[in-house]
Amino acid sequence: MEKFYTTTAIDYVNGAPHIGHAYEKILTDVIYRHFTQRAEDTYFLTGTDEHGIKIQKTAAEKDISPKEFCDMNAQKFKDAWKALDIDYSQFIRTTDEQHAEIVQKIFKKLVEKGDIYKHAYTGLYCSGCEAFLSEKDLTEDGLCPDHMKKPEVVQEENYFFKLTKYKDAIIKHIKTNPDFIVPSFRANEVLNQLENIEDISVSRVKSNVNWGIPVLGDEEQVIYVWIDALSNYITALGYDPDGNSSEKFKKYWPANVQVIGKDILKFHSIYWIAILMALELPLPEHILAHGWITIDQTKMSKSLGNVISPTAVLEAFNLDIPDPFRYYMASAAPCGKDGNYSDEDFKEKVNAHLANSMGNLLNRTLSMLVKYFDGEIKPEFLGKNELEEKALETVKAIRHHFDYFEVQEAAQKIIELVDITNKYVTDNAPWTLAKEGKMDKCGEVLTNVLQVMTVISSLIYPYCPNIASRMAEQLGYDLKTKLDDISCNSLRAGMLIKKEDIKPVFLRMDSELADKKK
RNA sequence: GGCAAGGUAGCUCAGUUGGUGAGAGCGCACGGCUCAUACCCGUGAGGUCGAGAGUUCGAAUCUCUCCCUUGCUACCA
Repeated sequence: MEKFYTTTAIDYVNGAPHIGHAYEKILTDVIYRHFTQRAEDTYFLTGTDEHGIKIQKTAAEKDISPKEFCDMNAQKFKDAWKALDIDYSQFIRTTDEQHAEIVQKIFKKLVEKGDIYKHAYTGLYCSGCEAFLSEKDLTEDGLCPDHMKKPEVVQEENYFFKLTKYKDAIIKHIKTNPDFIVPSFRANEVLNQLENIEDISVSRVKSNVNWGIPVLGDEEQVIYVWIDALSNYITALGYDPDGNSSEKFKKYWPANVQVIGKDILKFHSIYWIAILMALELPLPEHILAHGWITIDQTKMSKSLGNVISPTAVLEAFNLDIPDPFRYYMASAAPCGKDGNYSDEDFKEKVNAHLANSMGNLLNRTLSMLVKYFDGEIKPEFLGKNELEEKALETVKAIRHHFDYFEVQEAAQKIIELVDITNKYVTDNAPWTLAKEGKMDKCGEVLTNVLQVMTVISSLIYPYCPNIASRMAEQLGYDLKTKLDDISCNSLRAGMLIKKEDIKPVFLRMDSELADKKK
């Protein structure tokens, strides 16, 4: 694999980031980091969507400029991703100058091509939705169901994108590429939605919405979210509709996988694809639609007041690294389905997997190496490793899972390997071997385990980069090892570690600590 | 209303095309070990496999009906 390009949805900066935003970024980051172990060149794009009426209004209420408001909130997202060690390559904001320029060019090109046309119509406009509603969308009283207020009758002339022109091509693409939409059961939903599509409005009259990118050559109109936000995936790379795209764009586009929430699948698998077709650009390889994270089995919503900020979890548990939260989030849900967050489950899983099983395994083995051999791996300890087959099998299985973005399933495989290795230690009881004076055998068993620990550190890295790095450090292992080069003989004979350098890679979250948060 | 996915041990879920006594992880209980982060290893719990009926020598796995959950979509109003 030569290159890997992945994107997340860009978040609307009308509010602060919450655990749902975090879930998507973590999921994408885990996928991204896994593929850095496979691809030569990788690129990870995330960012924020900053235009539109809602932001215009909220900023006005706060009596600051929309840009100031966006700057403030975009920073909150950046801070959150930093706290979670989201290793993005670029953070695009739709208010970036370069983005705006390219969006204008894209719009212009589509107008010239005839795929965008001007059309006057009368409709029911809800300012809350920032959209025209059809009568069938309204409640019995003629109100907008989301905002419970009466939409205004508005006559407006807007630009429309010829979505219907690409309908058949999109259907064909989805049908001939069964793994285009992941998980596949969502493809049916999209095909269903495609049956009823109409051309979409891609501009707004400036008098209604002025916080947006102006249409070139038409002072009255501002570009609406579809072209503005969706095209971030290519403007970020330096796409140029006039044919002078950057080297970066040529190298990375099309995306290997675009990660989004299931709520915006329609926009990405229909609108976005149609725009790409109109621009005659190649399509992304996969669209991964993830599910929701519920809180204690309840849908997260502002009105319920159960919105959890991602960093709140780190603070509540007094965590110095985001790894456990990342691990938990990434393994919370099967590919594409909903997952649940609860404090109790979080603590339980993280303690069991990361501390008790994995962390302790490294700790107990290194301790014995020091106790019995002063931390030295002797040449006679190296040889055939009984655990090798299982370890390499696990690497293979994980690679396969990531091919299908089965992040949870891959994590399970790692823990399986950890469990098998723990059992191997118990079965061989190196402490007994030492007492019986079977030192070579004892050293061999410990070395076998440590070799597997290097493999495990590589495998856990996408989920827990900090823990992995602590493991690698104590093992003298190079975490940059590519997946293809992973083996069970990374460790050589010689001094490995001193007693004082053995440290738990992740401390158990005990009950006293959990109580502290109150 | 239509389409789709589900309802399996306390919790989260696996269970290929129907067939040895229904599984895993976590939690729990008991036992073992003592190298380790009070860890790890082993054993166990007896869950009418949503309800009912049917097909079959035999169904969690097929058919029908019903109940409930979730998603997409429509219509009436």
